[in-house]
Amino acid sequence: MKLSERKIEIIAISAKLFKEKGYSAVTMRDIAQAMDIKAASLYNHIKSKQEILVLIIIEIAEEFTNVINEILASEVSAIQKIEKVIQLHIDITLRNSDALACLNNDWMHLANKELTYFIKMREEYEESFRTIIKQGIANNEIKNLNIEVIIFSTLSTLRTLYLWYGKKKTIKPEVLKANMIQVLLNGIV
Amino acid sequence: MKLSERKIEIIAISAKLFKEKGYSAVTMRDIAQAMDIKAASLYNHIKSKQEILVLIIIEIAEEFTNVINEILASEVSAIQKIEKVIQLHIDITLRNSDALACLNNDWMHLANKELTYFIKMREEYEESFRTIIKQGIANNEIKNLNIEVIIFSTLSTLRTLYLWYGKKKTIKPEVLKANMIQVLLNGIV
DNA sequence: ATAACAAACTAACAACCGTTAGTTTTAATT
DNA sequence: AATTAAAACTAACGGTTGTTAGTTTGTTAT
Repeated sequence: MKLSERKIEIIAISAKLFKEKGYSAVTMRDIAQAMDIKAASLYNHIKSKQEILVLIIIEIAEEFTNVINEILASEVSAIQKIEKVIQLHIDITLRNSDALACLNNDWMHLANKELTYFIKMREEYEESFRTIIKQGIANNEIKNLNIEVIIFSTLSTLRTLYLWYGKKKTIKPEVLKANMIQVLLNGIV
Repeated sequence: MKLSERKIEIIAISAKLFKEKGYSAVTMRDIAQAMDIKAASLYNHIKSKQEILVLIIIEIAEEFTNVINEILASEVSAIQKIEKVIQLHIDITLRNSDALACLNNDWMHLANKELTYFIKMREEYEESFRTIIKQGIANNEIKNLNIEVIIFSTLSTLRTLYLWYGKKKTIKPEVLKANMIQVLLNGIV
């Protein structure tokens, strides 16, 4: 499925608006106005409001799924795998923070099979991350703390990176990555 | 301002619904149905949908503000202050996770003076936390890493605790606290 | 020039939104 | 039993929602 130029524009602008006010609070007329056309004209390019949401979220969710599967399969230490996961989140945040915000905040407004599909991917992602942490604990790379607390703390930081990057764009990506690894892996004390 | 029994019920049920679908996607008829009455009857108790949102968010925001000011003024080490902040977030999450979710996701739907007031409190909160971290770095309690990365990583974990606590209620609060301190302060490696 | 097509438009729809007005029911007080 | 107040109800309002139908405009290929 290849998307037309105009359709990509609609998706990008919608993601930006969804990030600011949330899917439900943004109307088709809002999206149209941001594109300087009338709401009805949007339907020459997209099937429904719901389709916009699907196109924003599913692509990124699949990228997360694909990359973490590659990381899981790679033959490096658990810590190096975690570093790759950190890199993954930073990459996507820098490339498409609007869509990422949308994925985080509006996934529950997906419907039917896309909702099921998304939830499945998210659960698998967490399970993959859990596997990495378990490996790390097993070979004494990672402290034997409560595994759920480790997973939650790390993922919640990575997932909400978009909230913070946008205000503080001064920091360079490679500096961000180095500091994130330090803070998440070695702590601040 | 004292709230009637019924009004408190409305706020609690609304917070729960807002947590699930977001403020904009929840209608007055949804709230009414959850209370087993008609939508118009809600207006015997509350002034508007907006008032519900304000009552949910502002009280908790003020509690965060008050407690962190106490922590800031207390004469203990920076690390002990951070531990108190962790305790604060765990306490509120356990007591009122629905309202906390609402504060995190729907604050932008506040209006006028309450929106301004909320943003002011949130900025002050972050500034207070920044002060604690700076103190810690100054007396070598905390590593000299990028201060914004430290603040962001810690706060994003604490702020989204509600997302995670709800599924994993098996873990006891004191165990959670101990592990959070370990993970956030000393890292996982 | 003309045909063809993409992409904009106007106008309107049925459904739903928050909210108000006026009325009836319920429960407590005299 | 009569009074009163709280809290529910029915009915409806003006505005907004996502979406459709039918039409016009602009561009490209013949």
